[in-house]
Formats: sequence, C-alpha cells, structure tokens
Amino acid sequence: MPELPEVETVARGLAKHVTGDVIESVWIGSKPEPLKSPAAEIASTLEGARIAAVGRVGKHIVIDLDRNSGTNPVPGHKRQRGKKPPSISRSQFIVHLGMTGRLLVAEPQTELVKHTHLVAKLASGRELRFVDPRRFGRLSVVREEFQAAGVEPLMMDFDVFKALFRKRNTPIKSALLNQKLLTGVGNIYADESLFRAKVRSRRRAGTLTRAELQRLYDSIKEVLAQAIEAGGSSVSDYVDAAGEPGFFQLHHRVYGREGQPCLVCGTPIKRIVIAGRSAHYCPKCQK
DNA sequence: ATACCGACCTGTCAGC
DNA sequence: TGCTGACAGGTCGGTA
Repeated sequence: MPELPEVETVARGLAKHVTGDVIESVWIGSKPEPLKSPAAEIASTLEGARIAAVGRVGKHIVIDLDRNSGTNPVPGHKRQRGKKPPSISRSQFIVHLGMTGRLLVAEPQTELVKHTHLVAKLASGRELRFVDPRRFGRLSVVREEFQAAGVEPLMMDFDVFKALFRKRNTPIKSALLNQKLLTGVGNIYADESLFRAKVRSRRRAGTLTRAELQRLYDSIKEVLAQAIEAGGSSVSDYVDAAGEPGFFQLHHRVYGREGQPCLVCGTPIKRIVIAGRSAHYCPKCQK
C-alpha cells in the first residue's frame, strides 16, 4: 500500500498524537513474525521508553525513543564529581508498512481488529497498534541512526537524480521503483510521475534525454508534494494514524484508469506489466 | 554486476 | 452459492 506520501501522512499524524508519550507495555502477537528484530528485543526496547519524535525515511516510519538509564551509564564516560553520569539512551523503532500495514493510535476500548500484531499501551491511556493482514510489513529496533539506501526524492537536487540513471539498461519504471536508487517512490507515484513527464515506463533509463530527466525530476517532486497535501492515496485500504483515508486517488491520471480516456488527449489508458508490476500509461502522450 | 521472476501473505472481486 | 483465478500500495533471494 503505502508509498512516501502515505508514510509521511501516517508519521505526521503519529507525531501529533504520541510525541512525548511513554510506552508502558507492549504486546506482540504470535503469528509468524512480521519482525526483523526478535520480539523480545522489540518489547524490551519499547517498554519504558519515551517517544521523542516520529519521522519518515523513505517508506519507513522512524520513531525516536529515549529512556532514562541512570543505573546503566553509557560506557566510556567517566563519572565526574558533582555531575550526573550520562543517563539517556536512545534507540529507534522502525516500521515498514509493506502493502497493507497500518499504524494507528486508538482508544483502548476500540475493538482489536483481526491481524493486529502489536499493541503498545501508552501512559496517556491511548494505544499504538500495528495491523497488517498480508504481513509484508516489518518491525525492527535499531541503536544507531536509521538510514535508507537510496536518495530522498524531496531532498535531492537534479544532478544527483540525473546520475542515478546513467548507463542503466533497465526500464525507467523499474529504476524509479528501485529503493536503492530513490527511496519512497512506489507503483502509483512512479506511474503518475512518468505520465506528467510524458515519458513511457518501458523506456530504458539510460536513454532519457536531459529534458526528459528534468521533467521527470520536476514531476516526481510535484506529485509527491501534492499527494502529501491530500493525505496520500487510498486505493483500497490505506488509512492514516487516525484511521482516516487520503484523497490523492481523485487526482490520479493513469494509475488504476486502464481503458478510461486520457485526461489530456482522450486516448484510452493502457496497462502493461513491467517486472511483475502493472504499469499504466497514455500511449499518445507518453513517448 | 545487473535484471527478471517467483515467493512471501491475505483479501477481494469478476466470471462461471 | 460456491469455486477459481487474477490482482493488490512492497521487498527479498535465487537464477540467468
């Protein structure tokens, strides 16, 4: 489900509702784990921690945690007379929503839905819940600052973007989906960006002209920004941290519009399969 | 090194 | 009313 705009929307919603709250206890389901870290390590890292901030890196939600660990001073620091030892330890809880993952803030009396895999009880009385029917989502905890492999589309400048595709023989659509190049663009926004840039998804990445790359660069930033503004795209079941859908699907020009007329020229939109993913485009507008 | 393809899961919907 | 097959916002590992 969620690509950069949806993840950003969830992260902003969580930031608003849980920043500063303290995790009192954690329940993790026994299903074959949607976990990258062992359940016990996730639980022990979360329990007792304070949520310092919530952000996004690529398609990952990053929850910054601190905890007082006065009894357990940071190694390597000498205790000085009259000063307390360093006593805050930091870690991060990383959530990838996969296709159908949801991270929700709920009141405790709200019924637990099927496929709930984690519930964190907060000091405020609310609960942070992770729900994921297909279990493609992933949960982990890290001690160091989490980093994504690829470039953040909203931060990159044109020269960095352009260099990603040089001499690449793969279809431009596949290159946009490759998270080691760009991090955060998924199937919807790849198709929508390519349409706005008037570039066909099957074009070999390395063959795009400078002008085409410039249009694609502009389109990606524009589409992502507009989608964030609209709260993301709700195609089947995406909802934000408060359970509310997004509205950018109303602005899709090609994604999910197979057979319908192109909004620019009226030609029916085509759907093809590239590397196992569907790709939607206008055969007349996109070259 | 690079690029495709199936596998991983569950749910939904169209067609018979 | 089933049943079957196609498809779904993502990523990984194996293979060519």
